[in-house]
Amino acid sequence: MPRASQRPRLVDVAEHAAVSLATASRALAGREGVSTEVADRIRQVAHELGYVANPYARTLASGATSTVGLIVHQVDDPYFSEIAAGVIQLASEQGLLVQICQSGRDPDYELQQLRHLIAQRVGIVLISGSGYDDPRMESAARAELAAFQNHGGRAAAIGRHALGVDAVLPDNEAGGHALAQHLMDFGHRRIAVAAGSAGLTTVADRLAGVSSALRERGRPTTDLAVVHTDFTRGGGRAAAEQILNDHPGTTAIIALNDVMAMGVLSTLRSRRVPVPARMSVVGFDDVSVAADLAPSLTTIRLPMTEMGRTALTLALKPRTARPRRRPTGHLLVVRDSTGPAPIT
Amino acid sequence: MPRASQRPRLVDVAEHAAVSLATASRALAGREGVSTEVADRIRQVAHELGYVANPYARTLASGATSTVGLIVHQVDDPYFSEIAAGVIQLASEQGLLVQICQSGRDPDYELQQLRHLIAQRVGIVLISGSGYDDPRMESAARAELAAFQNHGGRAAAIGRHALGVDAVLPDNEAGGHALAQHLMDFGHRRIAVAAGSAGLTTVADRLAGVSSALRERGRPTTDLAVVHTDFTRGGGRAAAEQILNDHPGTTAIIALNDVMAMGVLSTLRSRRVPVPARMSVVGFDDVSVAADLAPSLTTIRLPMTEMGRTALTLALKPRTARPRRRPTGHLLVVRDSTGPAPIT
DNA sequence: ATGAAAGCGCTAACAG
DNA sequence: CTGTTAGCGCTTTCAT
Repeated sequence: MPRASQRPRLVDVAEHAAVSLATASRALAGREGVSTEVADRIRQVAHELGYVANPYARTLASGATSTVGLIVHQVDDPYFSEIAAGVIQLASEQGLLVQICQSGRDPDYELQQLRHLIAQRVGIVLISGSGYDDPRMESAARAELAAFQNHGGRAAAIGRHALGVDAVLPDNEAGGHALAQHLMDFGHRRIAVAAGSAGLTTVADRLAGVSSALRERGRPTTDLAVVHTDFTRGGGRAAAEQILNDHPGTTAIIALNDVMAMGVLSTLRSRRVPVPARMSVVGFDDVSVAADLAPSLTTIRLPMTEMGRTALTLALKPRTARPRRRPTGHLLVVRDSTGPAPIT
Repeated sequence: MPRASQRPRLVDVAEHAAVSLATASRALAGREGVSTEVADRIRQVAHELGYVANPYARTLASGATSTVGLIVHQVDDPYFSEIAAGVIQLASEQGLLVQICQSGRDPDYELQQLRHLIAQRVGIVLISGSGYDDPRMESAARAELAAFQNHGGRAAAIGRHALGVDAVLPDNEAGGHALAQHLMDFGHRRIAVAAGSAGLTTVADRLAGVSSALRERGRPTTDLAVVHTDFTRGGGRAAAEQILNDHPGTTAIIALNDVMAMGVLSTLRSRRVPVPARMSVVGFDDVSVAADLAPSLTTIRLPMTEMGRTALTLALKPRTARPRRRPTGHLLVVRDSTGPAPIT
């Protein structure tokens, strides 16, 4: 096999500049202890030679990595692809490389990916996507991350609070609350929730917001039908079927994310239930296609791309005694999928 | 600073197994020259110790990398996120890590990303997204990739044929042809094309297919209005505006990708042009939301996820004398956005 | 079949 | 301010 690289090495730069390895290294790293003239000359030579440091050698020698590992559930889910876009943008601005992994929404596999990333000696780990109610599911990841950070690594989470690392936290509860209020303002009384898998913290939090809004207005819990299915388009379809069959009085469906809302709309369309005339529908996240669905989707906007950037920003800062938390804020975006409750 | 890793090293495994470094290395790499018993014992010990090789040391010593660099235009464009999903899936199955970069549809920046990736010593480079008509834009990338491969790297492209590397090639021309035929079968005569930036090979190829279909049926080129805007949703919106204003007789719009089609539908909706009663619309790619738009979109299905897998598969095989080409095939998916031409 | 030893290219003490 | 040198952890001849 041919040598993987015939590229100039630091020695080459040093020789051409007639200095030692150490000096060359210092100059290029921008560390002090080199006279400005010499440093400039070295940089000049390096540039002429097209020298780029070998990151493997550098990492091996210094122990410091410049790559960030990102774990998402599915890159082709728009929620995650927008987050990833933000992470990659900022990473690129900082000269960092991003290694991306998919957990496929499987906590065990996610743990495996996390271990793999750490074993690969990434310097930063970013983990996104809902956490799990069951503390056992999280504790292994938590331990892994703690050990990682104790060895000098940095980590941040997006959308999960139980990992013991810095976190960007979407306004799940407040968003759920706002959605329920919006629907009640339109006079809806029989509201159903197309919820993702029970056991996901994101689902629990958003649902809690919905419930509290109902409670505030003195609505009986029986007004709220909650159907748990997958946190995906298919799950949305299934939930809608079940709602139409089991809760025929329903006039509004809250899907706990936009992807589920797309499934809900799909079912309603094939069942010829007019939206919003006969049934209002809301989603959560405001993925970019939400505005292009028909009817366009009323939803809670989360700044996904920015969330990705924020997470990396947190991880780039030194660790603090107790993990930082950055709430995202949220915005109710009213579009065409919601309207007054039909008169019965 | 604490040592970046307190992880077991190969020496530790070797000591515990009472063998030399060399033997341990061979056994774990599955190379021959180690008796089965000894090899098994070593693997056993490694497992117990939770040993994972340090990829930096490994790469430095061997020159062979196990990471693949992937360049996409935008991860949050569904076309690319589906491709990325395929690449990441297969990479993960193969124990490879994926470093992902966004070029932002800028050829210069793309070149820069490519160089960065190569400088980072990735073993494989995958580059996706349309190429450029202007051969000067491509030649630099082409040279870079050639040098990379001559030094033992491997590369593959998705959707571009002029890079001198193995390529997965979508059926752009045939797809364009099929779309035009489909519309003509519905009796449409005045067809407009919402095309992406002139200068993109993907645009040129798809357009060529459309034109050839018209020519085959003896239609004058004047029946075809081509509007070049960005290859994005916004571009689709703009193109639709322009078509409605400048070519009022149009009864069908061919958007050269689904994202543009979404923009077109959006404009038609706000202009209250009924689809397909007054205007038929088709897209290209069949991104997963295409079926959820309203009306659901008639389009050409491309197997994006599989294309990602195929590209990596090609790159994992040894290089051949002349670059391989893998056409993708295509499928016309007829949905609700197309119908008979309105009677005038 | 196994071991000893020489690097891979770079950083980081330690000297001067 | 600059140079020398000892590794980082692994692979890979070359011996045995």
